[in-house]
Amino acid sequence: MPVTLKDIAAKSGFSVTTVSRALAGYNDVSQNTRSQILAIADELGYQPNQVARQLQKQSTNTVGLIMPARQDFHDDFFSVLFKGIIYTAAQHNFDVLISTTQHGEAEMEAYRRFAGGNRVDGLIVARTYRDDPRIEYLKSIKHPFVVAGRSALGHGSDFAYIDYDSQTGIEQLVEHFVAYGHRNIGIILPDEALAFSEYRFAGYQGGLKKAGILFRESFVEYGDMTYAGGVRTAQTLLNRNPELTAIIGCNDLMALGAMAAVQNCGLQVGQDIAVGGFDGIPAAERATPPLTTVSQPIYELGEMLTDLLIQLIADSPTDTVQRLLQPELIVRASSGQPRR
Amino acid sequence: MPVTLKDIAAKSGFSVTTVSRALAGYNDVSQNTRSQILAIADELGYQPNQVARQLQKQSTNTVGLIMPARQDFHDDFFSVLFKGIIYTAAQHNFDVLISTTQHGEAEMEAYRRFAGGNRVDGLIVARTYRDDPRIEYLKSIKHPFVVAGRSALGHGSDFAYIDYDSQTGIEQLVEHFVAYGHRNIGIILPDEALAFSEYRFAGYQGGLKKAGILFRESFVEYGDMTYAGGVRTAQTLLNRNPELTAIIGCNDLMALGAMAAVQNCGLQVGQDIAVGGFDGIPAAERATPPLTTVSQPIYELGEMLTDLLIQLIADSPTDTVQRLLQPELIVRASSGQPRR
DNA sequence: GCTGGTATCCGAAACGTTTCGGATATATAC
DNA sequence: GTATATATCCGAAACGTTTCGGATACCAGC
Repeated sequence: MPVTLKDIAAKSGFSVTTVSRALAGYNDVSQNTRSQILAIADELGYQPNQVARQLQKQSTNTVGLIMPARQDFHDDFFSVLFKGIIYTAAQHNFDVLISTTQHGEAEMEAYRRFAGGNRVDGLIVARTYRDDPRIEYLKSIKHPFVVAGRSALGHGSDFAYIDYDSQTGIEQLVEHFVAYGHRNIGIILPDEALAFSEYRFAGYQGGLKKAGILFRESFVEYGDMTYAGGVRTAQTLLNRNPELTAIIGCNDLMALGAMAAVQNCGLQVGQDIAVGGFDGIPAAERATPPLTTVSQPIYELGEMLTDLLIQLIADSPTDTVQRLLQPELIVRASSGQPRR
Repeated sequence: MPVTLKDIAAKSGFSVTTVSRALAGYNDVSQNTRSQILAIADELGYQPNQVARQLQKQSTNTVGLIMPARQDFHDDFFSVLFKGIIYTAAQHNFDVLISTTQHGEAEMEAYRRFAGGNRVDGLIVARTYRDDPRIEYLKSIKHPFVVAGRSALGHGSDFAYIDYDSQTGIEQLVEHFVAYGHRNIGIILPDEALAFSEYRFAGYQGGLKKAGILFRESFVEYGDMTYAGGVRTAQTLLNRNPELTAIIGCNDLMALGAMAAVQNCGLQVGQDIAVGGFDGIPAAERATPPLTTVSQPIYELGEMLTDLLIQLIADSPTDTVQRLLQPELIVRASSGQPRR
C-alpha cells in the first residue's frame, strides 16, 4: 500500500498527468495547483516508485559489478576497487548493483541478467580472462561497459579499458632486485587463466633478460592470490630452490604470505631473502618489515573506471577510451640493503 | 532494441500471453508450441526485462545496503560485512544494491529511494545511531529490514537485529589486562554518536568496577575508527597519562594505530604497554606483535543478517528475531606476559 | 466579434511483464 | 445426440511512471 500518483490525483482532484508534471517541475502547471499537489504528496509521504520510473525511462541510473565468489574474497583488490566504484557512482547519483558468482556459466547468467535484463545502465568488468566470454557478450549486445585490465598479451583489446602496466612494474621490481645484487629471483604468479598473469610473467622475463640472467623454469610457481596461498607457494619455491635470495609475489597478499614463509624457515626477510609484492595495499606498508611493492592505486582505478563508464552511458562515445597507467615501485625494508 | 516477448510472439505467431507462459513453464501450453517458442527465444537471444518483471511482481529479489561515505572507508568492518552479505544473498538468488552517503539528510534520502521507492525488498542497516531516524522510517513504512547492532543502551530495540555483546567483550578484555597486573588502562572509544559506543564504554567501566579500580576520565579518548586516528589518539592518551600500561582500541584498526604510536615512543608493545583491540580482523593476527583482540566474526554476521532478512522478506514474521552473540577474547602477544 | 496566443490541464499510450478470466476446439462419457 | 471434461490458447487489465498530443478557457489585439 505505498502511495502512488493515483492516490495524490484522487485526493487533489487533478489528473495523474498533472500530478506527475507538478512534481517533476514542469511549468505548465499553475503555482496554485503545484503547491496543493506538493502539500498532498508531502502529507501522504509520496515516494516515486523507482522501478516504474526505470521501466518508462528505460534507464536505471545504476551500474553493475559482478564479483568472483569466495576464494578471492579475502583478496583486498575487490574490496578497494569496489569502494572506489560506489563512492564515485554516488557522486554521480548512480547506485551500484552487485552480485557474486563462481567463474563459469553462473557468471555469464549474472551478466545476462544485469545487462540483457536491463537492470543496469552499464557494467564494470574486472579480472579479465583470456578470450573473456563476458566481454564478447557485452560487445554483442552493445551494452556499455568498461574493463579493469586488458585482454591477454597479444590478443586485441577493442573495448574501453583502464589498466596498470604491470609488465613494466614487475620489470622494474626485478631490476631493483638485480641492482641490489640478486640473481636468483623466484616469482609467484597469479592463476594462468587470468589475463594479467601473462603481463607479469613477461615483465619478469624482461627484467631477467635485461640483466643477462638466464630464466629458470624452476623459479616459477603459480599461486591463488591469497595470503595462505602465498605461504604455501613460497614454501614450495624455497624447498625446491635453496639458492633463491629473492621472491616476487605477484600481489601483495601472496608476498606477505611469502614473508611469513621465509620467517617460518628461520630466515630474515630483507637480510637473507628479499621479498617484493604488487598492489600497494595498506597492509604492505604496515607489515614487519614493510613490504617493497609495485603500487597500483586500486581505489583510484575504481574511481576512474566509474567516471569513464558513466560518461560512456551519458553520451555514446565516438572512440573507445583505453588508458594504460604506470604503477610505481615503492622500495621498503623487505628488499633489504644492497648486497655488495 | 533488446528483444521482448512481443518480438517472440510476432515471430512465432502466438500471443504474448502464450509466449510468456511457455517460457515460464506453465503446463497449459502444448509441448509442440513450447518448443517452437523456446527455439525462437533462444535464436533471438531473449533476455527477460527484469525491471518490467519487478514492476509487475512488485518484488525485486534484491536487498539494499547503504554504507557511510569516505571517512569510514578504510575501516575493514564494512568490507567484510559486505562480503558476507553479497555472498549469502547470491546463495538465495538475491542481488545487492548499494549506495554510499554521508550521515544526514542525504542518507535518509537514499533510504527513501531504496525502500519507499521499491528498489529493494529489504534493507540491512548497520552502524546504528542513538534514536536512529533510518530505523524509525523503515518501521513507519513497514519495509522489511534487519539491523547490525542495537539501539543505544537503555533505548528499546523493537526491531529485528543481530549484535555482538560488545559490553561483555570489552569487560573480558579489561579483566584480562587486570589479571596480567595492569591497573592503569586507557581506552579509545568510537564516536559517541554511534550506538555501540555506549556498550563498549559500559564494558570498560564494568571491568574496572569488578576489579575495584577507580574510573578516571583522563584515561578515555574518542577516536574516528581509522588507523591514523588510532595513532593520533593513542599519542594524546600517552602524553597525558605517562602512567598508562595498557590501551584498549575499540576497533582493531585503532588498536593497530595505537601499537604504532607506542612503538613511535620507543616503547615495546607487550613489554612496556599492552594493547588490545576489538573485531578480530585478519590484519590483527598478522601484526607484529600479533594483536590481542575481542573477536566478533563480521563475515558471519553478514551471513546471518542476510539469511534473516531474506527469511523475513519471504514470510512476514510473527515475532521479531533478536540475537545477541558472544564475541571471543583472543589473547596474543600484544598483551605481553603477566607482569608479576 | 473574431483571431491568435498563452496558461493550464488531461486522456491515452507506452515501457515489458504477468495473470485473470474466459474462449475455442477436441475428446470422453452417457 | 447432448453434456461434460480437458487441452490449448488469448484479450485485456494491471504494475506506476512519463510524455505526446491535444483540449479548454481566458486574454489581448484588431
